[in-house]
Amino acid sequence: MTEKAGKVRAAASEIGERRHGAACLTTEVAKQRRVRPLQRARARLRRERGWYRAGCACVLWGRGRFSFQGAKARGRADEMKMGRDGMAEMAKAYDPEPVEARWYREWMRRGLFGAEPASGTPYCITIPPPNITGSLHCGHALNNSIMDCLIRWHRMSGDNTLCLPGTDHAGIATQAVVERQLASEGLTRHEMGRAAFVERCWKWRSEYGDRIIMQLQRLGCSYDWSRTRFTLDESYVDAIYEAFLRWWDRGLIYRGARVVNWCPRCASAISDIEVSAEERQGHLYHIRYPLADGGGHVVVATTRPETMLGDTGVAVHPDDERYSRLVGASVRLPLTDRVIPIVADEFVKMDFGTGAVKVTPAHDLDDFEAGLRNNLEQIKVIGDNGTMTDAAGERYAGLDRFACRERVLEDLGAQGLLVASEPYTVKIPRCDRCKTVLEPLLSEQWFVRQQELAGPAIEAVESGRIRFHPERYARIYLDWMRNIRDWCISRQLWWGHRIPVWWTEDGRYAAGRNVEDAAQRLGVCASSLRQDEDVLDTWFSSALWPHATLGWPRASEDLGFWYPTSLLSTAQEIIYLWVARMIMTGLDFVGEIPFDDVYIHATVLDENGERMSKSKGNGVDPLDMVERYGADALRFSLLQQAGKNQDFRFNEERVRLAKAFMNKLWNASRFVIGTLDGTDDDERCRARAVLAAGATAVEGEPGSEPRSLWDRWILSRQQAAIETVSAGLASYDMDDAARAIYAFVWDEFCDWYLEVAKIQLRDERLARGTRAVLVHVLDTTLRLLHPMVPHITEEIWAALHGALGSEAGDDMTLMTTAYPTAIATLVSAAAEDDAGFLMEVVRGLRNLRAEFGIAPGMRLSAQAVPASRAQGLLFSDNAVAVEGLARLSRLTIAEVRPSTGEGWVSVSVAGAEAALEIGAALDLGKERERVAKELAQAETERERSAARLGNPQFVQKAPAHVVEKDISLLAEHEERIKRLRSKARALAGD
RNA sequence: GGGCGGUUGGCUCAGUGGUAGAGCGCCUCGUUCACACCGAGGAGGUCACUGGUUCGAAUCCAGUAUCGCCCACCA
Repeated sequence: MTEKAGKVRAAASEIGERRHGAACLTTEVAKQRRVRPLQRARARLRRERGWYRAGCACVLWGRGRFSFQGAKARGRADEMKMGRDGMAEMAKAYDPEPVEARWYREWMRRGLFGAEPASGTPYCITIPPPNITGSLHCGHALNNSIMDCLIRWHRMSGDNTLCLPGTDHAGIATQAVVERQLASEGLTRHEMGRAAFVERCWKWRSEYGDRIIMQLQRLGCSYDWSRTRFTLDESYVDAIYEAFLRWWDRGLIYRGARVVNWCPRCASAISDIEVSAEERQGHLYHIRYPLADGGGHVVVATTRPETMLGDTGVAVHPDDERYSRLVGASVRLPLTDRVIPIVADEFVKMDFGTGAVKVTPAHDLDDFEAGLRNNLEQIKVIGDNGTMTDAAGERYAGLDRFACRERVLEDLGAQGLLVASEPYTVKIPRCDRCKTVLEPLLSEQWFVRQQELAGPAIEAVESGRIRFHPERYARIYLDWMRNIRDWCISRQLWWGHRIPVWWTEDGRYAAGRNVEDAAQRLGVCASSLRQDEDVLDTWFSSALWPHATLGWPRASEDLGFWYPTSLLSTAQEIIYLWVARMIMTGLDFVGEIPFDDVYIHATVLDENGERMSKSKGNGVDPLDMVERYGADALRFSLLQQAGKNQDFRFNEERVRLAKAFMNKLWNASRFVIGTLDGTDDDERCRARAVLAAGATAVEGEPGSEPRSLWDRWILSRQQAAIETVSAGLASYDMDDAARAIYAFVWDEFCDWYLEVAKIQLRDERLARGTRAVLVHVLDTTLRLLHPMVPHITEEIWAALHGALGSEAGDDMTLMTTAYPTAIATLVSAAAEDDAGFLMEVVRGLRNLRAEFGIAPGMRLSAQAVPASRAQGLLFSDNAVAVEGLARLSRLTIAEVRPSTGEGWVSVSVAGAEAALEIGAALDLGKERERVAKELAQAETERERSAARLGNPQFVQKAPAHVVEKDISLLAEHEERIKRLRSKARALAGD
């Protein structure tokens, strides 16, 4: 026995129901043995203990024995087999694993993901390239479900569709993981040297770089893998150097000494937007700086006392009268031997702290700028590795910055210069990548001027050429763009694109395509040049993604055909880092926007509404979900939640439900396909013709069969579903689309039409027509669903073709057929109205049955509907009507006959009444109660309508249809109340 | 400090002016050939709060509370 089976047994034992199985027992037996409580207990355990989370299908069988069915074993046993006659033999329960693997291989084998830039309407997505360090996380799973859904939808809709995938070298991230790997071997990159380290990174890439690609394939993504790009590919590097040189030649790239965000662990500058601030409880220290002339002191406030060692001035506001006489004077900087000036500068806030600020130009951006304005010295007291430099003084040099803080506080305290320390909330900037506390640090970096590039990028969004979805993100983008600051593009890393600038020995430099080019520009010999040590920010390469992957700077056919691309779908956290920059580079280099639409998808949170992160360990591995529930179920559950929302909680339950939906679809299809068994060649041939012609075929079907009300109803409802789904996909409301198709399949097709079909199939006159409708509706449903859940739909579609003996089936795939469009002639308000009425009748009867506990064998007469509606609407004759009503309401009904009025148990339905003659079986007390309740409700509703209609304002101002509705409601209520009152009287008389 | 999003039945979420919805969970019932990963029925909500606009507000406006996200150089 496996460990899991043991768990099942142990848990079942705990709930005291060891002896009983559930699934194989009849309800009666189950009741006797109290199995229902077991089922509930099992469900509870499943929730509480997370059995299914462990990948365990927990099935308890009867006969006093337990057996465990692992997903794999079940899959093998149930895999679909094709019978000799080509009829599909579909397993009772859908098992995604073999199906998904088989179809993905098949699509690949047939080369269906590729595209050629030839003719047609172009549709293109270049996917956000995942990091080569990565493995699929929930954000990827969501985004790629969305993109693949849209890609497949456009492909089926006839667009010339390309989805171009790729991966990102991810400078800092990859370097960090490789360094970690080295550390575990007791090595550092410095010991290895640059060349060997880069070699090692390439090795990492070849081992792990494509892992995420395989994971995307597991998800079912239909991307053109033959065009897969990597940001360090040779041709991609060409694009990067081309971009760099063009900007260089226009003077947009410059070198400068600035205070930048420095990550001591990465030993590199990082850009402002790669900083994440974290609030912490800290202190605000008040420190006394004695005046140099000995006549008093100034008190400054700071949260970072260790930086005082690098102070080169104290600033006060020019209007601050408290200090005006001190401006121009000097203070003696404690713990050092320096005398520094007091200056006036408007950046000081008079009402904060003491109104006097210590100025540390080398370690604070504000202070840096204030320092420039006031000619203050820049003294770097914290080094690149986060320890104090020699400039900090002998007593502090070499100390870690945090240790130094403690020592400075001690020393100040000892000298009586620490005036106060109050609790204070401080913002601690951390490195997005490694979470190390950042150090603002003066250093020489390369920058790109942004002002000039931002203008057109702002215009493109303002003018609506690029549209954000949801729209609110356009403003966020614009606000940032309008206040854009120069972009620090250099990183002190080894893994990445080395900056194409070469230096002479005497400190001159120039950019070039290569060293010779640079040498020529500098007019020196190439051998004397040294290339800049820094690499480019990873986002520099990503910024070129849409056009560079399509072949830029070459004027490639791909670029000509698919650029501008159609859509960028990404996470909101990289609007600035990536989206904004792609827009700038696209406009600047290609002269055209990079994409028409930007869709910002929701952030996936954990079950408690918190962000998923590795450090918190609350991440959900999408591949686990794929293994347990299938890729289709995962995709569908994510799409159900992919609308215009900012975030949503990941809920495994929803994946399970999506899997149940897959199973429902599977079994409904199994039924439909089963009905084709025994049909003649002529009928199959016609059904095949319908499928081959696609969605438009039904109406033109030659010599079409008689259509029942229900046939017309389901066809009409399907058109509505098609409309909603298409509209949802078109407006990036995937949630609406998913909901609509879910409701159509489950609530309408399965719950009603299939049940009706069972009856119609027994009527010779309706059987053929019913089968045609079943096949058509199923086929259309599969097409409609395919973009969301490609594998299962493809599998069922193949089975459908197999059942129809389609010879063409071998070469055809669902993914290459046409997407359904709504057919106006199939829409029938009358059918929807009539069917809606009958559904209400049936629901009423079911309700009676449940309320009164009518036993299945009890013979009843039903007088259901007005003759006008019953005849030819419900079913073609009385015998079928009896069966239909009986079956749909799950009652044994002997006959259906016209109403005679009194003495019946009634179901009130809008505009009519259905009734059951139950006679002695009826508990009159219960019925009295029920009628009274219904009467009370009807009266309340009547009052509500009456009150509205009694209000002249309402009648005058509300739209006509609203008033009319109330008028007809009122009449209905009156009628109903009359009936109920007479019934109540009759019951009271008994 | 600024901006944005959320707050709807026990849970997860739909619902942008006309009598509150779904799924799960809960309660009752169900052995027939699509499906127990199922079917039928039921209970359960004064839509965070306050005010306003309107004949009518979950929905629009203003404010409050609360949770979350993004941005920001108050040491």
